[in-house]
Amino acid sequence: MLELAVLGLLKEHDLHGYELRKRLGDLLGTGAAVSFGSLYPALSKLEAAGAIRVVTPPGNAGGHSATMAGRVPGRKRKVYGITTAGSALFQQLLTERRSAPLDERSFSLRLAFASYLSPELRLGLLERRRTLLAERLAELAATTGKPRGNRYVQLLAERERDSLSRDLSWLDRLITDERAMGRLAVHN
Amino acid sequence: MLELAVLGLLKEHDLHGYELRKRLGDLLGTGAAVSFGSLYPALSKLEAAGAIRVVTPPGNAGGHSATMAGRVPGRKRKVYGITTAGSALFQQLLTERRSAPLDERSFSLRLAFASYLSPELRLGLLERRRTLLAERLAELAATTGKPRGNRYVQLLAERERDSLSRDLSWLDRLITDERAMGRLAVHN
DNA sequence: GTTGGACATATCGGCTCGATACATCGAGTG
DNA sequence: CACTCGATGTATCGAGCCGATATGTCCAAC
Repeated sequence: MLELAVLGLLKEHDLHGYELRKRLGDLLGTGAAVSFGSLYPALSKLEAAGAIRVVTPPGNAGGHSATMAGRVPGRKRKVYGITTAGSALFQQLLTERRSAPLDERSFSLRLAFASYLSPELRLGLLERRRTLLAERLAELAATTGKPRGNRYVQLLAERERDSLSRDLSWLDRLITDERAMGRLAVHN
Repeated sequence: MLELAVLGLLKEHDLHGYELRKRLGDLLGTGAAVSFGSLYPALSKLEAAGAIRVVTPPGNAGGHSATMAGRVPGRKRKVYGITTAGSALFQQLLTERRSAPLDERSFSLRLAFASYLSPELRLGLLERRRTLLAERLAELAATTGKPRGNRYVQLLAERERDSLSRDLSWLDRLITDERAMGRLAVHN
C-alpha cells in the first residue's frame, strides 16, 4: 500500500518525507493521509531495498546562497528519488492482480495511478471493485428484510445501502467511459 | 474499537467468537468485518481483564439430547457473556469523548450503540463527526481550484466531494431528528 | 465411507496508527 | 533585540488490526 504510493509519487517528482505525506493527503483525501509512523519506516525499507535513494543528502540542501562554509546550512530535508529498480517495483506492485486488496484505500490508490496501467488492466481494476461492491449490496439487501436491532443500526444500514449504490453507478460510468475510450483508440 | 464492539454485542446476547464476527459484520457492513486475528486475542484480553467470561465451557455445550456419557458432546464453541465489570467498561469506552477517533469505523460503531448514550452525548457524537467532515470538504474545495494531476485523480476528488456532502446532509438530518426528539421529551 | 464445505478456535508476521520526542526555521510580539 | 510560537522536518515505540495459515469438528451429499 504505502510503498506503492511512495513510488508512484516519486515517479513524478523527487520529494522528502513530509512533502510526500502532504501529496498523499490530497491525492486520496485528507482522511486517508498516512501517518509518519508508517511513512518513515517505509522509506527506510525502500531505500534499503534499492528502490529509492537520497538525492539531496543532509548537509547539501537548501536555497541558502551565501551562508558561509562550516555551518552546514540546510541540514534537514532528506529528498528521495526513485531508482530504475524502484520503477520496476512500482509496476509490479501496481500490476499484480492476485491478492490485490480492493478496500477503499487500495482501490483509490490504484485508480490514482491508473494512467500507468494498460487499458485492459485498468478496466479489470474497475470491474473487480464493482463486483465487490455489488456483492456487498446484495448481501445487505438480503438482511434488510429482517427487523434490525435499534433505530441507529437501521439508519446505518440505509446509509450504507445508498452509499453502495451510488458508488456502483459511479463505477459503471467509469467503466463505460473506459470502454468507449478503448473503442475510440481502436478506430484510430 | 474491537473491545467496544464485543462488549456491546455481548450486552444483548451471549455469543461465541465466530458468531460475534458475523453479527459485527452485518452491524457495520460486510466490508468492516473484523478479522479473527484481531478478534480472538481481544476476547482473551477481555476475559483476562474480567470484562467477559466463558458461559458455556468447552465440554458442556450443545443441543445433543441423547448422546451418551463419556463422549464430550459439543466440545467446540466457547460462548462468552459480559460481566458487571464489562458493562462498566463498555459505558466508559463508549462515553469517553476525548481522543475518541472519529474515522468511519469508530463512528459507525459508536452510532450503532448510540441508544446507550444520553441524548447530549449522542448529539455530541453526531456533531463532532459533522465538524470533521465539514473540515475535510472545505479543505477539498480549497485545493479543487488548482489543476489536479491526471484524469483519475480528478475523478477521485469529485467522488470524494460528492460523498462528503451526502454524508453531511445525512448527518444534518440525524442531528435535526435528535434535537426534535429532545424537545419532544422535554414537553412530556 | 469418504470427501468436501461450513463451523470454530487459535497463532504469527507485518503493516499502520497515534503518541511522543527532538531539532530547525520564520514570523510576529513585547 | 530576545522570546515565543507554530509550521516544518525526521525519527522511534507500543499497541492494534489484518491476512495467511494451521488445526480440528460436524454434517451432508455422493
